[in-house]
Amino acid sequence: MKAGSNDFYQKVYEVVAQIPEGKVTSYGAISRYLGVASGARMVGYALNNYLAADLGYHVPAHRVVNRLGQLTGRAYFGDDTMRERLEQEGVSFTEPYTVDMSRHFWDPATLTEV
DNA sequence: TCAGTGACCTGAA
DNA sequence: ATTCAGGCCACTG
Repeated sequence: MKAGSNDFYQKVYEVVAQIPEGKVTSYGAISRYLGVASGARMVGYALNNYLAADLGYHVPAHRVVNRLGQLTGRAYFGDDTMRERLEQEGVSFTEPYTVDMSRHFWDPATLTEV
């Protein structure tokens, strides 16, 4: 494990942990909020690492979807685990594995406004 | 060390 | 409007 990048990972976990229930955000939004506009892929990588590392505190990684609202990480969560969790929080889907972004999209920048 | 891969995004044809 | 290609940074083999 490398130092430095770990901080980025931690930041990602922090932001994701701040996502309200029934809301979702995109990798690009998080990466831009962290200052790394082109690091969208790294966000997903961080979450993947989280699932493998299991930090200890709860990180709603299932609330993080791509810009299209597709549950791209469902395969890593376990097929329907991600979808069921979102449904449990009151998130609606336009498609079996696509979240209604126009209704449940949440931008990390909201943290500063709050 | 070099090369390939990835839970993505943006721009151009 | 849709489809294709490129780029981005970090990690693994």
